[in-house]
Amino acid sequence: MSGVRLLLADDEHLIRGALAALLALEDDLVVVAEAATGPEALAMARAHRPDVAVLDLEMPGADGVKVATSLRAELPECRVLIVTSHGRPGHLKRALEAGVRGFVPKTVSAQRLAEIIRTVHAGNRYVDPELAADAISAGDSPLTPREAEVLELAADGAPVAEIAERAALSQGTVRNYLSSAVSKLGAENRHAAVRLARLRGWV
Amino acid sequence: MSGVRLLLADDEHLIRGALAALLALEDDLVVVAEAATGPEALAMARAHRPDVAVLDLEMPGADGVKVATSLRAELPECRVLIVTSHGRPGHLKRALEAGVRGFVPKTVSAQRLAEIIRTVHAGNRYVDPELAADAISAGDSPLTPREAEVLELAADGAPVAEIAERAALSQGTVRNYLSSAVSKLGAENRHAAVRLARLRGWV
DNA sequence: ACGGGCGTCTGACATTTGTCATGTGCGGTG
DNA sequence: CACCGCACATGACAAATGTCAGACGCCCGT
Repeated sequence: MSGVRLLLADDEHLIRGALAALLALEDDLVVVAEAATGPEALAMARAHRPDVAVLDLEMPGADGVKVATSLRAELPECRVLIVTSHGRPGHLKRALEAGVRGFVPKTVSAQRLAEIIRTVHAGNRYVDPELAADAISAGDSPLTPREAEVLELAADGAPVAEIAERAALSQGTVRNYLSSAVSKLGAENRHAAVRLARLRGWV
Repeated sequence: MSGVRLLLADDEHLIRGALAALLALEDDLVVVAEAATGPEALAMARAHRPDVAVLDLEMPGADGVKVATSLRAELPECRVLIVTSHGRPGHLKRALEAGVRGFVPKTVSAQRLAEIIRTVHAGNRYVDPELAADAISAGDSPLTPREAEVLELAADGAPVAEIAERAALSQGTVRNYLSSAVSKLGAENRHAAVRLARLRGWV
């Protein structure tokens, strides 16, 4: 056999290149494509049909989870492994729901990553234990869909009037959602709530 | 001669390791130390006295610029090169003020980085042209020291009362600074102002 | 040395937000 | 069917925030 065929997607050349070089050292792994953005990753995957896609979570265009979702639909054979710098609990959950087979922080070593790639390729799942623990202890988002939506619109500091308009809701309703989101998150005000929700990957 | 002695500091094992491997391929470069945090980088530098320190801008403990400042004082011989994912204009300015000799985004290739390391080692400076252009077009911060200070305290969504206490100012004064910062930045409110200032590296 | 500009600071007032009580309708579950 | 939780909405009051006019001191240039 000719080895596991890999797609590497990360917006940072330096890292992608370095990673490609390191993984190429393992003689059962071969990098067949690289991409710097979400859409590019998708295009590359279609063109090269890799066995495993190693995706950065934060990329311009479409984040790793979105790419994974599309990939799941188009190339069900292709296993997806997500690599990330900032391990937000909510992201892990979303990723698993999108059919991602592996989720690891960038703090692992290259050897370890190679092993994990093999694990994932063999059809098993791998989730970093620490991230998993965080995700479990953080639990699910307590926010209702609407609360999350409104909170997201509030993320850039927009006034209530604007949020109301963009969400097609009355201002009173917006304040209500904001208020309940704030109390559910135990925040001081909506801006702190946005920060918290971001931190936990709930928005 | 035995090559340029390097210190590599980045909190992401994967990247640091990969980078070390790639740079080691260049036969005039040798990685003599690695670190995952700011303080660790400092300790490593003291112990190994590298010729060039390649520092990630965002690290736990102390950021690249702080480390560079300390390094400047303790090991003036050691050139500092900063590598970053998110190129905020203000950071570049702060870095140069701290005596940093090079500033590049992680989007460069490893070959390019190796060249830049040589450039810096030879005593020259190197700043990524795009980041430099951004920095120039963004210009200096229009904020007075107090405005910046107060804005920073407002960053996590704290109420005015708390900011006032932490800054030892009256609430009215705090509102004033916030207000003038907001208008200088052309923002809708202080939270949007915080976002903008962050974006431009002014806080 | 003097006046102007700027950074600093304050309290009062207008506006925006947050909170609360309350009500309607809808959809799923026991 | 009855119930419960959620989405959606209103109005009123309390609290936080934004805005304004003004005061003081410092430094810089004339």
